[in-house]
Amino acid sequence: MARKKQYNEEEVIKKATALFWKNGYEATSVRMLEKEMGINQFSIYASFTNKQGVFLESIKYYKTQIHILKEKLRKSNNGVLGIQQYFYDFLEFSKEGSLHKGCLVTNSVNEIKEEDNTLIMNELTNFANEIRELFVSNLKQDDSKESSAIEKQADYLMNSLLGLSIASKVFNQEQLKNIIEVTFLNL
Amino acid sequence: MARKKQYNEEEVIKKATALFWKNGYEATSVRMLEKEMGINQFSIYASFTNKQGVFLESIKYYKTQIHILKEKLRKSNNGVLGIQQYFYDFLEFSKEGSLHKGCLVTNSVNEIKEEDNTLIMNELTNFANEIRELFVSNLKQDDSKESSAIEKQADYLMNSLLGLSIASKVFNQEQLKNIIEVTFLNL
DNA sequence: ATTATTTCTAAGCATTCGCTTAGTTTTGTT
DNA sequence: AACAAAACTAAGCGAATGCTTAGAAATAAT
Repeated sequence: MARKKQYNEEEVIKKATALFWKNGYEATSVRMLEKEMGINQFSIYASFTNKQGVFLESIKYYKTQIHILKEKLRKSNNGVLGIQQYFYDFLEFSKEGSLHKGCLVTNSVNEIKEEDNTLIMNELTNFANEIRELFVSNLKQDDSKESSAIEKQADYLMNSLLGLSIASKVFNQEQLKNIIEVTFLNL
Repeated sequence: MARKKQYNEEEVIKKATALFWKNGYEATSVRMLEKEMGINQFSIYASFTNKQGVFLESIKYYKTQIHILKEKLRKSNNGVLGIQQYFYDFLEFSKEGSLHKGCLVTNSVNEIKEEDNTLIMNELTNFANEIRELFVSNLKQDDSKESSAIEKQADYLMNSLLGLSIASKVFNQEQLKNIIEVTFLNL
């Protein structure tokens, strides 16, 4: 009854995600999105309402990508070691050539101010909590750990992971490896 | 021979710093600076050349503020404990009411892309290295540590500190305390 | 083939961006 | 008092921002 879309929404979001990941939210203009996604501004607004809509879909897509790493962690049954592997997997995941882009979500937390974008901020805190819960359940695999210690260690690990998101942009591969090594020494 | 400036440059930079710290570089417009600094755009450009100039002066001012914390660390003679105190001091320093603003420098590293602002990026990496060196010299106060371990631990501590800069925006006071506690358990 | 519906292109909207400039006011020197 | 130099005010510059709209092109049902 009508014309067909000449683009696949998931495909263009995939391209938008790469752009947001590399440049951040504010620094990515709708004109840049238009160019990278290969579709007109009209189509962008028709499919995703506005720039924030594109970003939220990008976060969704980013989540599906990191879901693979999370599933690997969930299925791992070797406690702390599984978490350590997740750290390495994340570094590999966030690398594009020799460039580390950090974590799209962490980058965004740093950029977006809660008061002026509660919607996005909620998406982001949920994302972080999901990973934290995976850490908790893996830490519980060690029966000798008390539950109060587990909560502390989960926060500690999240802090290290947040740090890595920035550190990966500044430190070299050897240093990053050392950081992860030392991080897991006392768990 | 000419009219006097009706403002003190350090005072207006102090106000600019607060604005950059709260909003980030890009999200702080010259109009906002004008309002917060209490001087006209003409005066801003006359005194600091451009927006980047205001930011670089803000970084300078920020450094003088954090210099106090650094001097305390430098004078401390209790190795790892002194570094741990620096972590707490930083958290207190970055707090405004109940709001954590993170580290101005860390926030900026996350926002500014190296390729399009090498000048700022150099300022930032220097800043980070200075703190790292303080960590190294404090770690050396423990004679039992090997120098290779010290370098690794310095990177590890910088990673935790970078993490705290973000984590402080998301986690509560109790969690932050726990994070620092666990971070220093195995040093 | 006609028609209705959706997607496309491309121009343009108001607003904000960093920055400049014309012109006035203040100041110290002569 | 006359002048020169710097600092002020306020308007405005071109470019970029997010977003909208008018109209042409394509598609499916009738």
